[in-house]
Amino acid sequence: MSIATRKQREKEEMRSLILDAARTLFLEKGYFETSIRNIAEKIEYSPGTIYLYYKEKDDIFHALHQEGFRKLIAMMEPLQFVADPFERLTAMGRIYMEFAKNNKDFYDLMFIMQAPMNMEQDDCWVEGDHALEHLKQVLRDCQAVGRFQGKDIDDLSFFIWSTMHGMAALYCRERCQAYDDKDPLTLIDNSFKIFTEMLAKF
Amino acid sequence: MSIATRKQREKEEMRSLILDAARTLFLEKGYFETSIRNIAEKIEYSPGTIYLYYKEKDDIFHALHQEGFRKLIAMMEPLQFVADPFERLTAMGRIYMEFAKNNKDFYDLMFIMQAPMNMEQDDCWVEGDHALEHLKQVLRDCQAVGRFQGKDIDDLSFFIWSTMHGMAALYCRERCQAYDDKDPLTLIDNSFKIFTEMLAKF
DNA sequence: TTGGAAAAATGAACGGTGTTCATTTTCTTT
DNA sequence: AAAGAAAATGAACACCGTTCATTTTTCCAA
Repeated sequence: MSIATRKQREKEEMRSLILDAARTLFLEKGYFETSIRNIAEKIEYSPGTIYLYYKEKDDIFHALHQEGFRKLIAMMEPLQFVADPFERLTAMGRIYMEFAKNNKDFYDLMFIMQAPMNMEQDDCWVEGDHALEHLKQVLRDCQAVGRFQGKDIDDLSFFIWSTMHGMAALYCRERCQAYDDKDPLTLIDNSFKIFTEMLAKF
Repeated sequence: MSIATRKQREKEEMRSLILDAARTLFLEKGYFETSIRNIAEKIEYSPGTIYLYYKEKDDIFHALHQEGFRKLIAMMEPLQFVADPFERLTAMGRIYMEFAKNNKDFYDLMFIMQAPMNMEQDDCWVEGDHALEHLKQVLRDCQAVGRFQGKDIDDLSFFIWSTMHGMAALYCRERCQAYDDKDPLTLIDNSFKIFTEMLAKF
C-alpha cells in the first residue's frame, strides 16, 4: 500500500467529510442559508480548506445533485420485476412521489433549484437523462401492449413528468397551503389516484 | 389639495419608483442577483432610503408577487364569455401556460421561489386564493354538466394545477433541456394537447 | 536523523450582501 | 428668519463566496 494510495484515499475521505457536513447542513437549513464557513466550522477546518477539495460552492451542489439521482434510480430498481408495463408506469409514479415526499430537500435540489451547473462538462445531467430514459422506455413498453397509441414518446413523457413534478414542486415550495384544511400528503395521494385513473382510461 | 395629500401622493410615487426599478432589475438579473444597492443606484437614491418605503427586501418581493397575481387574474377576464364549462377550463389552462411562457420571471416569483412571505398578515395569498377559487368554480361548472362525476373538487383542482404548474416549472428552471433537440415551447404545447384530450375523455 | 522540498492548511483580505441608525439636509410652519 | 418635523444619507455591522501569501505538516533522500 503505497503512500500515493493513502494520499488518494485521504483526499477521498476529506471530500466525503465535506460532503457529509454539507448534506447535513443543506437538508437542515437549505442550500442558500448554508455558508462555506458553516461547513468549515462543522468539520473543524478553515474555510479555505474547502476550496482545496471543491472548486466552488456549486461543485458541492453538483455532487449532492448526482447523489440524489443515484438515490432515486436505486429506488426504481424493483420496477424491473413488475411485468405489466402499465403497472410498471404507475409504480414508477408512486416511487417518484415517495422520493419527493421523503426527500423534500433532495428533490428541491435536483428538480427545482436554479441549476447553476457550470456546463463545461455535460456530466451534470447524465443521471437525470438516465432516469428520463427509464420513463420513456416504460412508455414504449406500454405502447407495445396497445396503450397510448400514436402519441409521441417525448411529448407523452414530458406530460407525465410534468404532472408528477407539479405535485412534488407545489408540495416542496409550500403551495399546498392554498388548501389550508387539507393534508398535503393526502391531497397528493388523491390527485395521483385521479391521474392513474385517467391514464388507464386513455 | 392639502400638503398632507401631496405628501401621501409623493410617498406613493416613491414606492412606485422603487418598485419599477426593482421589477426591471429582477426580471433582468433575477431576484437574488439584484441587491438593494442596485435598486438604490438605479433610482439615484441612497440604499437607506429604500428602507423608508419597504421594511425589507422581502416586502418588495411581496409587492411584485401581488402584482403578478393581479396580472394573471386580469388575463383570465375574457373567460367569463366562454359559455361551455369544459371549453372554459381548457381556455383557462391555455391562458395560464401563456402567462408562464411570457412572464417566466413573474411565474417563478409567484409559484416557484421559496416564498419568504412574513406570514404575520395572511394577505399574502388572497390573490392566489382568488385564482384557485376561480379554477374550482370552473370545475364545479363542469360537474354541473356531467363531467368529472364524483370527484372531489380540491383533489381535482390540485391535480390539474399540478400538471399545469409542472410544465411551467420545468420550463422556468430549464429542465426541458433534458429533451435537447426539442423546442421547449412546442413540447409544452403538445403536452398540453395530450392533457386536454385526456380530460375530455375522462 | 536531519534538511529541504512538496503538500496541506490557514486566515486575513477583497468586494460583495441586507439592514440599521446617528447625522445631515430639506421642507413646513410659525 | 427660526424652529421643528420629515426625508435622505452613508458609514458601520455582521455576514457572504472566494483568493492567496504565509505557515504548518508531511515526505523522502542524503
